Amino acid sequence: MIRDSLATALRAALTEVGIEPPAEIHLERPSRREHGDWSSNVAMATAKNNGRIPRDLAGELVAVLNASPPAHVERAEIAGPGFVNFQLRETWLHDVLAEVIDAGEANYARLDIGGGKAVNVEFVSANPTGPLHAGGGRWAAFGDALCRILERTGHVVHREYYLNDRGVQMGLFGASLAARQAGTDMPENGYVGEYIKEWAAEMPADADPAAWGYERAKSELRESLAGVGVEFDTWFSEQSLADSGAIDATLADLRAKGVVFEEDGAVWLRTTDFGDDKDRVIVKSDGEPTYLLPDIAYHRDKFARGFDLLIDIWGADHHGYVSRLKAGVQALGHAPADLEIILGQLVVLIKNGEEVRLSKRAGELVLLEDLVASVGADVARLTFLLQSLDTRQTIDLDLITAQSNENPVFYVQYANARIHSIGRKAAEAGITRAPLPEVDLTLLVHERELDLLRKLSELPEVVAIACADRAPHKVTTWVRELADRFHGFYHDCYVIGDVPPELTQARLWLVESAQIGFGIGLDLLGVSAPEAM
RNA sequence: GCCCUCGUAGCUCAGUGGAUAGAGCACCUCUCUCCUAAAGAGGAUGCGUAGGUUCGAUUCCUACCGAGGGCGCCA
Repeated sequence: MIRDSLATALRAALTEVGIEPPAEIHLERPSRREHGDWSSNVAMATAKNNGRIPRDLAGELVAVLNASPPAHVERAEIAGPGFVNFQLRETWLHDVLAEVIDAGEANYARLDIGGGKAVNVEFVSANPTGPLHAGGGRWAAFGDALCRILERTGHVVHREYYLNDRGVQMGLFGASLAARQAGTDMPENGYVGEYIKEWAAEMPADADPAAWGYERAKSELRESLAGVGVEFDTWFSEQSLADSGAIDATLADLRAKGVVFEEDGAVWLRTTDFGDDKDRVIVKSDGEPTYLLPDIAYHRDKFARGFDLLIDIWGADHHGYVSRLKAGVQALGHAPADLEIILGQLVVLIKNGEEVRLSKRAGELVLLEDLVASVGADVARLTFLLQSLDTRQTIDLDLITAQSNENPVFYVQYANARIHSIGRKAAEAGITRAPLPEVDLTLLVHERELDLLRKLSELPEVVAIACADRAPHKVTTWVRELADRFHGFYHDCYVIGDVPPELTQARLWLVESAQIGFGIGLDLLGVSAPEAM
């Protein structure tokens, strides 16, 4: 790869001018073309500690580099306060094209960051007491995209959904169904959503309301998640922890570790030993466990199933819970880094110009399946993946419906459709692609062609960063940029038609490489790549 | 009061410590006898405030201002 060869050349040059090369040679792509194709700040970064002046050092480096330029390098230049900029020949991009084609959709930008590490990703995990509301789509889209990114970067991923199927909420849910069916008074804090009426009407008279409702909710959840293309490997029942004795065993483990004490008739976990700001009750004075104990037992179970890393994706409303769960897991002897909790800001839904409250227990509910029904799975998913999980996402349901044809997903899909259109035209004209080695890629010198290749060359780095930052939206941004480059190319550079046959051949391969790029990018996001629109 | 996230263009948002901060939408112009005009080209405005670290800060740190969320022997 070009980046490695430039770094190697810079190391050698540094050594030659008497400076110990740093462990990391920083190379970046300047935002402005006149600053070269690649740029390094090594001169500025190392000058001070070596008693040199940045610009002078850069000058020395440039002289060394230009004396015997690395592959593809036209020349090195000094710029600004001491950047070393590399102007490359177009051949480096032709190499990128060949690399993309050789690796193909299966292997281009496939990285081995994870080294086969087994990762359990738990997400959504909405209570099985009703359908999934539209805001929950954010966790579904994010979680699944993150899983796809982890898979592409060498992790073995397990998708898991945790069902809180025991305790107060389930009882309340069952009682609400029963009351609605019998026409009696709702329990205090009962579930009053519209779906309760519908489900109560469906429920057989002899059914156990809680048990029936649980199954009903579970299949509802499964269906609406499948509707956005998300499927889980495991639906884990909290009740099963109680049934198997795992909760008691976890308590015994914690006792054995000496991190438990009793006070005021309750059992406490000394989470302050692990960075929490106060200790937490795990068994109430009435003998019932708090929410925390089964949760620790659940994570204990996940570790026991052999995962190297657990990732939980939670809404920011659970922020206060992070330190106590992490403490609980550490109390069992796991390293802090073995449990990663990703917090995301909640989605705000706007309907008729007003914020819709997202509560199953309150009246109005906007369902994920309704959102998907009105805009489609692709628009829904990409919309959720447009921005960082750290920012609050506002979705105006009237706007997203009315303007779904302005959604960026169509911009990207249209580019992909145009690729297929070119393929169809080529087939009609009886043009077939010659084998790559027989094609002269050096004919690709148009700025639009080169821009497209530059963007493609970024994909491996984008995937690596998206993985490291747990940030699928970086892939979204890249795919949109790729679409931008492709539309520009499509507009200015005809593939079929009034162009020399050799150029048609080179461009057909360029188009193929773009298709590989879209294929990878959209697959990572879980968005479909239609052949026609 | 304490903790977390955010504050970038009129709006919605990108922006791995780099050079002149970018997209989309909206607004105004152009461009289809030729691979899909769901496209392309051109046009204005911006890093909440004040300090600090750094050769260099939208990015890191501190304080303040503003928005959202969280601080139970609830789940």
